[in-house]
This record gives sequence, structure tokens and C-alpha cells, in this order.
Amino acid sequence: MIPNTNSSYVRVPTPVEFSFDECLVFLNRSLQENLHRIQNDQIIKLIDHQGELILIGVTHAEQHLRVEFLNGKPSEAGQRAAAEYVWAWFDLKTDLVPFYGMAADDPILQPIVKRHFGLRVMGFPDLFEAMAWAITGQQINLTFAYTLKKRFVEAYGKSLVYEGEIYWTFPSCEEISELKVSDLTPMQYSVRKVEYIIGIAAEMAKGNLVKENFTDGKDAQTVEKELVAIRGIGPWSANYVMMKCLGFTSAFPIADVGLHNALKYQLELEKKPSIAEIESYAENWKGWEAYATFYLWRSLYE
DNA sequence: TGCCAGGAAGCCG
DNA sequence: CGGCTTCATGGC
Repeated sequence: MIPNTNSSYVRVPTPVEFSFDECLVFLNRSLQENLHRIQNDQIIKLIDHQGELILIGVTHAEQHLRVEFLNGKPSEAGQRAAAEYVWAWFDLKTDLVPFYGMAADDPILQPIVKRHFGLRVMGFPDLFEAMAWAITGQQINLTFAYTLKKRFVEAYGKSLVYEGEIYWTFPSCEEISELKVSDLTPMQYSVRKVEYIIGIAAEMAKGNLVKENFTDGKDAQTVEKELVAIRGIGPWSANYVMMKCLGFTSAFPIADVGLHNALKYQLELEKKPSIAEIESYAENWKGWEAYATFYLWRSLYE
């Protein structure tokens, strides 16, 4: 191996309301996760910036994340892209003070927020990844969803070996747009999910579907409507993508089974709450439904 | 072993 | 618009 003598890094400032450990718990939730690896409190992840493969090692230091470049110093644009990726990944742009102010008086959220202070909505900066993962996870258990993602990534993603371990990028929309349905069904994706994913990849590859279209100041209702118009994206997926990729703290995947189970356990209910009951609980969460949901999900894997 | 899983489309009235 | 059916297969 060629020794990396020109070690370099960038810093990404973190707010006070930030807990690296809480974010790590989330990133560690599946043993099948192959888009990052965590060892010794360092997150290692491969990023594809316009064809430039950048392997980053993220650690936490005083009031910042240190983003180290492990496979050589990237271009200036690559360094900037890596910093922006981390910024979006940990949702560092959101000021959580008002959320915590609201949650302090909320009977459901108060204990969870206290226990997991500093947890951020861990996101998907890449729109194609967010949409493809949402579709993959529809109606199947998370363990199986991770199995499917692992097969998908290892068939069509780019990879790089570093210190004996292999790191992957999520497949690009350009590559997936050229696939046939029969390329993916052997992985045990359903035919319909493959149609959805390839269809979305094709629209993105043609430039008809871009993240900036949804982050240019449109209100949440408009964005949700535009997303739901896309085949394969229903209300749950639209709100999931808005929450995890587009930065809407008001996004609310209210039909989510995990959310229902979290509320059931949290409130010690006999059965899962109805949508109407959830709407009632959520009246207090206005503007922060995404964070309420993410913290409730967190409460499921203590 | 049968019900459940981080749903959505398509059809019908 | 609201309800019902189909898809599809692993996990536990």
C-alpha cells in the first residue's frame, strides 16, 4: 500500500445541540449497512463527487467535525463537496433550540429528547439515494430492506479498498437508468419496486428531476404534491424524502409503522394508535414533525 | 406458522 | 375522495 503522506482534512463546525455519540448509534443500527463503516469513533465513508472518489474519515472534536481525506487530498471542489456532504448528512444547518423548547413541554417527546439530546435527523444528501431507499423500504421489514440495498449497492455502486476494507458509493441514477427490470428482480426486489426505481433514475438522468427543484423555497405542501405525482412515491415516501433529504423539519410520514410502534410503546397503548390519534398528539409538534418522528424512531432501539 | 413489515398503485363506487 | 385488492417476500 502506498503510504498517504499528504494527510489533510477540513473542519465542519457543530452547534451546541449536537451529540456525535447519538448520531453514531443511528449510523450503527444495521450490521448490513455497507455505505459507511464505524471503527474507534471514526466514520469512514466513500463519496463520489462528479467521478472523483473521496474517502472521508469523520471524527468529532471540540465544536467541530474533523473530515479527514483518507485516500489523498481531493481537488478544491472535492474538499468543499465533502464538507457540504457532512453538513447535510448530520443536518447541521437546523437550529434545534426551538424544537427542544417545544419538546420540553410535550409529554411524549420530553423524556426521549432528554435521553437523546443532540441527535440530529441523519439524512441522505443525494436525492436518488433517498428516493431509492424509501422505495426499497416500502412495506417490508428493515432487515430485508438492508439486504436488498446491500445487493443493489454491491452490484452497481463504485468501490475503493482502504486498509483491507472495501467501501461503496450508492449507485448513480445514470447507471441505474440504463438497467432492465430483469437486472434487479433476481436480487428479490419486486417487479413494481424495480419499475419505480428505474423510472426515477431515468427522470433524474435526463435532468427532469433534480433536488434543487425542491429546495428553492417552495412550501412543504407544494413539494409533497410534486413528489407524490412521481410513480412509486406516495405520501409516506414523499414525507420521508422531505425529512431525510430536502430539509423540511415539518415533514411527517404519519403512516409510518415504526412511528406507530414507538407511540404505542411510549404511551403504553394496547394497540397501535390511529391516524386521527396521532394527529391529535402531533398538534403540539407543528413545524417539527420530522424531528419528533426521528426521536420516536430512536426510542425504538434503546 | 401465520402475521407483520419504515406502502403504493389501480380499480371501483 | 374513501375504501378495497393486489403486489411480493423475508423476518420472527
